[in-house]
Amino acid sequence: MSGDHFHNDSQIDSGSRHNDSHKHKDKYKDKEHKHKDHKKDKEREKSKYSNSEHRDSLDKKHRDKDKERLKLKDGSSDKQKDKHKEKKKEERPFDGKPKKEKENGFGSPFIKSEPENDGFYHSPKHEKSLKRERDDDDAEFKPKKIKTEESEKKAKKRKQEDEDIKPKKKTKDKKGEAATDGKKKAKKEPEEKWKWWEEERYTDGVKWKFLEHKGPVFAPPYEPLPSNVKFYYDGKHMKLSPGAEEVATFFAKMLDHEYTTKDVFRKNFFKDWRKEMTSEEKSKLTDLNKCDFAEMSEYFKAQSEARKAMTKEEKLKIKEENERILQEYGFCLMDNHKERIANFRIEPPGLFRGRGDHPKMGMLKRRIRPEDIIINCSKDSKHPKPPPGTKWKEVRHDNKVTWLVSWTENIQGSIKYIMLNPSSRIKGEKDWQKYEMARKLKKCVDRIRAQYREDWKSKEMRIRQRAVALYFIDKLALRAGNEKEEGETADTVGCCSLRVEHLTLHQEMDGQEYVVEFDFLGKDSIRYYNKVPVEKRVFKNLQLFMEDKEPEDDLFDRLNTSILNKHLQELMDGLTAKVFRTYNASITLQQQLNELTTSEDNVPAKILSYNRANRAVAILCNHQRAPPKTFEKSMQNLQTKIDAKKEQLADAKRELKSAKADAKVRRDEKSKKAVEAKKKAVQRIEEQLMKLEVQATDREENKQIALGTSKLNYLDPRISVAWCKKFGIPIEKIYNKTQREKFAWAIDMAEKDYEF
DNA sequence: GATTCAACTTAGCATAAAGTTT
DNA sequence: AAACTTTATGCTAAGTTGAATC
Repeated sequence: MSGDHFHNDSQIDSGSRHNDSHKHKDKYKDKEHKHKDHKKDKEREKSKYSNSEHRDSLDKKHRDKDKERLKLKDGSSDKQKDKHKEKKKEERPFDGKPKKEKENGFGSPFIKSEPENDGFYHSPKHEKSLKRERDDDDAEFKPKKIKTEESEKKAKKRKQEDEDIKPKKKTKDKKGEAATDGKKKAKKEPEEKWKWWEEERYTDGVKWKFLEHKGPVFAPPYEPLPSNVKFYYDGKHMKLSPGAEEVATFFAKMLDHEYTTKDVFRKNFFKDWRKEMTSEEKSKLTDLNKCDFAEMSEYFKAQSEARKAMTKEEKLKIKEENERILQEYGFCLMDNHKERIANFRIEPPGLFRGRGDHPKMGMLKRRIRPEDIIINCSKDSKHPKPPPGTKWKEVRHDNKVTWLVSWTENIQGSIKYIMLNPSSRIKGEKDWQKYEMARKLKKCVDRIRAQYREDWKSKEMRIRQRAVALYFIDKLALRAGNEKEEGETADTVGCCSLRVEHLTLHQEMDGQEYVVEFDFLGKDSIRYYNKVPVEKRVFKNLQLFMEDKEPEDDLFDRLNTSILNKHLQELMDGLTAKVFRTYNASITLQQQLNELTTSEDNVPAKILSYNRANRAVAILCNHQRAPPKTFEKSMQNLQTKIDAKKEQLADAKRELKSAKADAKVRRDEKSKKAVEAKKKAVQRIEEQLMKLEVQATDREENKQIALGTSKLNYLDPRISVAWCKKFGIPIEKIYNKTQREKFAWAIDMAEKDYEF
């Protein structure tokens, strides 16, 4: 039961626990309700294993499964093995230190494709921005030139293009040509992929020299309901004003969601809805419970049905229109390269739904207008124009930031941005740099660990707290844990904001000494539950920190993220709390891959090993997901398939047997051949069966673990690339198309011997 | 030092698209 | 080709971090 771990608390009279100095004094009252109705949590908690238990059981499972595993030899991957060419390429290290800029390096390759004749990319001046200075003082940072024939050719080409840059027109025409043949299809693939990772990076905070884009795509305007779709108040039909009607439709669309039944949601919604009402409506509509949105709700359901039932042609038309918008607004020109924008559409209005128990759920998320929008672009670019009759809030030219468009959102008052896709240079460089920072930590993590162990003994409380917190961050991959403003967000914590109530100390538990039981809601209100044996000294320190405190007091009362990060900065240049997560995730993947991969395995078995390694990381980082709604059924289906395959195998074996017997009697060529054929069939079926079984195992183990987040954000992609190369696994089995785009740099540069 | 702000990364879920089965 | 399942993508909330301001 989800509320279980709070039940002690809820029995205590909240009124008696007030303490003036407590930030959290009022939390108590609703504690027992916390997450009671959070379906996903319920599901998650149903599986009773703790993190640590899970880790163990995962290990064990692997061992067991390995024993059972069919011993089929690697027979399906040869093709791939032969494929990869032995490029010799050195990596260019990246320690995150900006280098001095020097005048006159060689410029970026002038490669881009251009949507023809829209006048978009015809900026007059950007050529001058071409030259990304390189620095020559630090040999380490030079893009190493690659000596294979292929790359040599490319380098030459690049140089040539460089020279071509001066006469603007020439280059441009080239581009136009390149794009022309791709007019109909979306497969404008003629241009070479730009290898930004072979170029110099900017220094001193400049993010770009030229930026041109078309601005955002606004949400479509509200379309009033047809008059036959009615709204009723207290049983009586009532025609709403357009403003009030729009907000009402937001609610109607969510009617099937459980949260429309929550008090907070309804209260917030109704309050904001009333703001949009005419004064007449305001005086009439005083009770949300008397509002009947059923017809609206039905109408929207019918609409979505109708959308599904559209003819192919209609669907195609929509698809084409979307493609057109993408081509027009989905790209920008940054420093002579056409780059994909991540989120060029402005968030449409609607009702805010935060994660977990969010105090602002149900509030109205305003429609964003051009007047709210700040545009960021080059002075000398063609500025995006606001829709007719409107103005931008501001147009600025700040090349120290990466965003193209921003606006302030009305729920929390935070700023939202339009930025580039992960495949872009600007995101990729940063990502690469992140992993280089984690590798740097690898080099000195022993020293840092020795240091914080030493600090556990410090006579200063703040130092001890800092050291224990750091230990948690390192060992358990906890997040830093900034403090949050109460009442503004859901009550979630990270390391520095842990409260006494989130830990239970067990002198002894299940035969282990000094066990700490963690139970708290982390980012996105995902529950972190883990029982961890810790060192005696840590345990004693925790007892000390918890002494004389109320459950709702901070565990680390002399610590916050700022103090912690300042300390980390002193230990290693560029070190922050989140680097530990990246480091521990990546190193775990590498270790697990080494441990779990067996060269003799076939491709599916190796991929299972990869997924298990990935899973170990996801568990470490507590990346959970709600079990898919159709999980049980899908497991069943798979089992049915497996059973059928087993049948088929038995049949095939029988046939083989009789063919053998037959061949023994007849002793002719024909029957011998028949035996061979049957053997092959058996083999094929065995392999298929094995593949299915592996799939089933993988799926089962993955029931409530999300692999995507770690794969995308924590695992140095070069580890995966190297692993693929080493074991002849096609990269497509590990990374899908988008992921390959994001990690193009790693795929290009990592060799099979790459070590994190 | 605390607080606020800005910029950017990380996160899970809903839904669209793609793939598979009937 | 419809129905169903699985995977990929889009969306946007929720974190972290460092700088600016109080």
